[in-house]
Amino acid sequence: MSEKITIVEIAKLANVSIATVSRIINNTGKVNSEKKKKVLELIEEYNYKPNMIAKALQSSKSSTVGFIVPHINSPFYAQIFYETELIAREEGYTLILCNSESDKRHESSILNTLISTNVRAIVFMGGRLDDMESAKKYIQELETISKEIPIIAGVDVPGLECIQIFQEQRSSTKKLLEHLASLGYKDVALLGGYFNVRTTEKRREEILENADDFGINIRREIIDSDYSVEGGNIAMQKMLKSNKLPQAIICINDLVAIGVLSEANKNNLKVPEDIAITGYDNLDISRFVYPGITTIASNYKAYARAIVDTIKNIDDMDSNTKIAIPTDLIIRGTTKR
Amino acid sequence: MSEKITIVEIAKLANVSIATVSRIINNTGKVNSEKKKKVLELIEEYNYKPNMIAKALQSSKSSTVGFIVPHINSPFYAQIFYETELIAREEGYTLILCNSESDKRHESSILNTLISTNVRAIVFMGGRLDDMESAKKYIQELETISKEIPIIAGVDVPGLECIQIFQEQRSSTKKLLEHLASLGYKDVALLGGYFNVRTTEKRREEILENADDFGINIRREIIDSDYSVEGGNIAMQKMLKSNKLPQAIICINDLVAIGVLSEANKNNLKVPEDIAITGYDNLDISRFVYPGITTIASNYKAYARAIVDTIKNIDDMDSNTKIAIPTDLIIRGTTKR
DNA sequence: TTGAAAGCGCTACCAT
DNA sequence: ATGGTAGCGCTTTCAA
Repeated sequence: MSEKITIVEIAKLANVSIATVSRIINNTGKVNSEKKKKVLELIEEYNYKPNMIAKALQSSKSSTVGFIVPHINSPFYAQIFYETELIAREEGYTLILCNSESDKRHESSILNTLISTNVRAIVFMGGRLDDMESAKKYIQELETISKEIPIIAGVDVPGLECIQIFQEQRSSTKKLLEHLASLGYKDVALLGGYFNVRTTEKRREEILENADDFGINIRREIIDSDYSVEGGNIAMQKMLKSNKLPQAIICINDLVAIGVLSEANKNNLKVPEDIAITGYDNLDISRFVYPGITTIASNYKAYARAIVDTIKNIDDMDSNTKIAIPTDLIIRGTTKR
Repeated sequence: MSEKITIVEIAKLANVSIATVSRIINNTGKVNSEKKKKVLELIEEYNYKPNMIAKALQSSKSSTVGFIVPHINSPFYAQIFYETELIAREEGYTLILCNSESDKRHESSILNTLISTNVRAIVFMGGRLDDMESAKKYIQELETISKEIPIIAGVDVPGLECIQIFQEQRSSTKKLLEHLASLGYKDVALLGGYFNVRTTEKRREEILENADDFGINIRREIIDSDYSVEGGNIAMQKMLKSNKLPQAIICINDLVAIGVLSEANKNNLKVPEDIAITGYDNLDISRFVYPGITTIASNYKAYARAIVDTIKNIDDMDSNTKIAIPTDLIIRGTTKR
């Protein structure tokens, strides 16, 4: 290990004070341009890099942000994180990524770690936040933490006082229903997702509230599942046992839709002729399976942008701020050839 | 923001010295059990958490590790990171995840940031490391950095002096060839991946070197592609234009295999009857598409374990250590009903 | 315009 | 067994 060079050495070599070097590095205060030039050269020559740890300690303000997702191997979260990291880094932030497993023990261990690490903010996606049965106690816990460290929630949780960034899907839902109706799909089933998951219930509500307007009948029985391809497989197997297949299935997300699609393939059902399928999220892969998945698309870049902008201005923001990111309907082969 | 409590306050409240509190927290040195009890109570009561930033500054040894992948929205990397993060956190490490985009500018900005953040080590997956055309200059750069911060490379790069953890695929490759041969697939094509990518070339070599032993003819023309489902779509379209389809296609990874599969579906080819398909990686999704993808499976948990163990012992490890993680052949519907 | 020096919260060495 | 304190690398008053 070669010795790391510090601001002290640079100052010494340049025959100036540490304070001056600091001013030059951070562009704060006037400095003689001769000295400035000299110092900058030295910094270049010795490849000096300010120690962010020391900086963070002294200013008690780090540029590190905690990012908590249920599991990063879920493509939806991977995509959000991907976009967020790129923008965040551009803005000088560094992201610590943690998998909560939607589990209380994991979560509190993560929270402790992040607090200890003095992160600038914590972005909190899904998991227990999304669980409607999470006790009030949980919300209080979060609010307590958010007194110390700003929390950005990726879910719309009524009653939680912290900044919330989530997706607006109502208008896309209407477009989807209109689209289905226009193709004559009037007998529609909902499939996938757990009960008591906020975002899931919200999607179901939005569909239920608007279906009538388009003359669509939503089947009362909802087959639930987890949010994976396998979940889609299994749920579809159940559905296939029912007396009469619906004309179309609105799946809780694209992974489930893919599971339903492959199960349909396996059973020699033609999509969309025998049955139409839709999803949510617009994952990368959804364009490339055959047929492509019709979906309510997340705007990942906009979402990421909103997160990073929020982090930048976090100290000046009202802790009740809610930001809704618009979505789009994308039509592909699972509904229309 | 409530004021953060520090070791000083705890010491004061307990009527002991800071040093004593420190000893209690870190279990270093003997302490009167009365005092210990008192301090522990105070810590509990005030919810005190040691400031890792200060700790890191003073010991110049943080428990934060940099993790660089080309893009985390690629399921392979997402899976590796996922497993690694879980184990790492258990061992007290915190992971900063960065997307290099396989791009030089991104990479050096990341490296600078990570160095500034005083990370304990840097785990480096894919990207330019995997590029055989990366100049020697690049390797030197990395070696320079690894003098300051230990680097763990996720690729076998001959000539690079740093710890390397990668997959051993030769034996699985033989099993795959044996499997294909046993089903009578003797006319086999290779599809997907770029030239000059180390891991890709290695896979191809391993296949080429062993095919004869099983009486398999590997077609000379390799259709290359990127590593995505879309890449598989496009490559398969090209292949469909050739005079005669092979009996089986070995794809460079599962995503490409899925792309090939969906393109086959689109063209009413039956898999595996009309054409067999295999991949690498064993992604989650590969089990659940229909038919399931026969694949050379990564052992993600073992890989993650190796990474974390390496981080733990990094100071005592020979910088030339190479660790090969075994793989397995998993047979599914794309080769055999 | 510049520099000296006081911390930021913690660990570890040296005394006692 | 315990406490005092130097110092990790940096920013930021306060004086000059």
